Amino acid sequence: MGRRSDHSREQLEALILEEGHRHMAESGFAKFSSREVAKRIGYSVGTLYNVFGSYDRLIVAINTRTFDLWAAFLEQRLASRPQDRIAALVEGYFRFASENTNIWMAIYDHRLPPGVPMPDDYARQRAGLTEVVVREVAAVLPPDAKDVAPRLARSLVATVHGHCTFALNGSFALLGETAPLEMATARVKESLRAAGAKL
Amino acid sequence: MGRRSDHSREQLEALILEEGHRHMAESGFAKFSSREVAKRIGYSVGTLYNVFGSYDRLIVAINTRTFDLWAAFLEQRLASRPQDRIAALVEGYFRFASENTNIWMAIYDHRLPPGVPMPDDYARQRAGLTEVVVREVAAVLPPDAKDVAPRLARSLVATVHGHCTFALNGSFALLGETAPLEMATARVKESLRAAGAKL
DNA sequence: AGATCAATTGAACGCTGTCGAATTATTTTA
DNA sequence: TAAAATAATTCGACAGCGTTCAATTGATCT
Repeated sequence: MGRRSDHSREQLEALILEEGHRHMAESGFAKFSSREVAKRIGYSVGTLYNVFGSYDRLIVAINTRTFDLWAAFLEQRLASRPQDRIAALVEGYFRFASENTNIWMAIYDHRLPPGVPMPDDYARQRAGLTEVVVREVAAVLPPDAKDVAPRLARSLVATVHGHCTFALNGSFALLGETAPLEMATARVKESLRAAGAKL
Repeated sequence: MGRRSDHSREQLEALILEEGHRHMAESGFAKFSSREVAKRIGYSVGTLYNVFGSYDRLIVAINTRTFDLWAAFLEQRLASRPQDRIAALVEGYFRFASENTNIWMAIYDHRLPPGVPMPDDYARQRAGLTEVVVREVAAVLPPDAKDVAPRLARSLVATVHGHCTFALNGSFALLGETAPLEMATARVKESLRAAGAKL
């Protein structure tokens, strides 16, 4: 069993987060358990509560970590100089989701109790993902339309998100759709062209 | 406690479904409990298992019922002769979701274990919702493009779904977006115009 | 009326999140 | 250095969950 001097509070927090993230990746949101995380790191459940305060806050921390990985994943794919950066973004969204189904779905499986707001640090961290998209959308819009980039980007993320969700949860398969990625990319490009982008 | 002669098997199934649906509407997926449903109808948990076989199948039944209500809701709104039927569909999607948040979200909160397919009756029933959209999309496309209606309709449902999800789970609010419905409608109309529809 | 049969229950199992009292280890004080 | 104060950690309890199955109950048939 873990003893006080084994880890500092920061180490403990990092340890829980890392093992929690791993457990979420392996088991998914429905089977995730804080007791199991505690068991794996050799501490008792109570210690997780000391560090994170509640189950909800632990999940929020784990899911925010996923946002970080996701944004880094997109940036890395963009850095490899794809010929079509917009298509690369849509593909990156899909690929991250399908290669990390459990942790990706956990983001949307979890809901804070009504009235409890997302802690500010976490909110800011999560916004990083959208900022990448805003930047790329702005880059492709004509100069006189750049001010619509933030709203349009958010909307296009929602568009891709809907397609990705249906692809991964089986809705598309049930309806006979076999090429969700192509569909999502087509919708995004239509909207960008409608806003004046040349693609 | 319920006794054998109180209800036939069909009545029992209907009773569980009705009370289960009500409980889901009141409590949401995370707090839903088959034991609670049993308590409310005055039977023991075992009886629910006799009738539905498993927790998963009960949830699938409840969620399929929601699809029925949802499709009926859309048809009813279309029947009131809106001047813009496409906008009415998008609005109907949003309105049903926000007026029935818990049962709507439960559809996407629940996942069958990997490898377990959706029973065929349920799959067919659920497809009814998409058929409404396919019909309306086809009606607005030019004759030579009608064959793309099924795929385009599925894709547009995904688009609207993404916007609706972000609206209800707070993602849009976090990013400063205040008019998700308008955004969704704009995206749908852009795609329909790109396919040759006159709107 | 007695035997058969199926529906229903009730208790058990192992799991969960949550909480607070008891315990342990560290730090401070005398 | 020994004792007291403080903080971290554990432990046990609680109420709830899904699931299973032997025992019981009510209805049906002979």
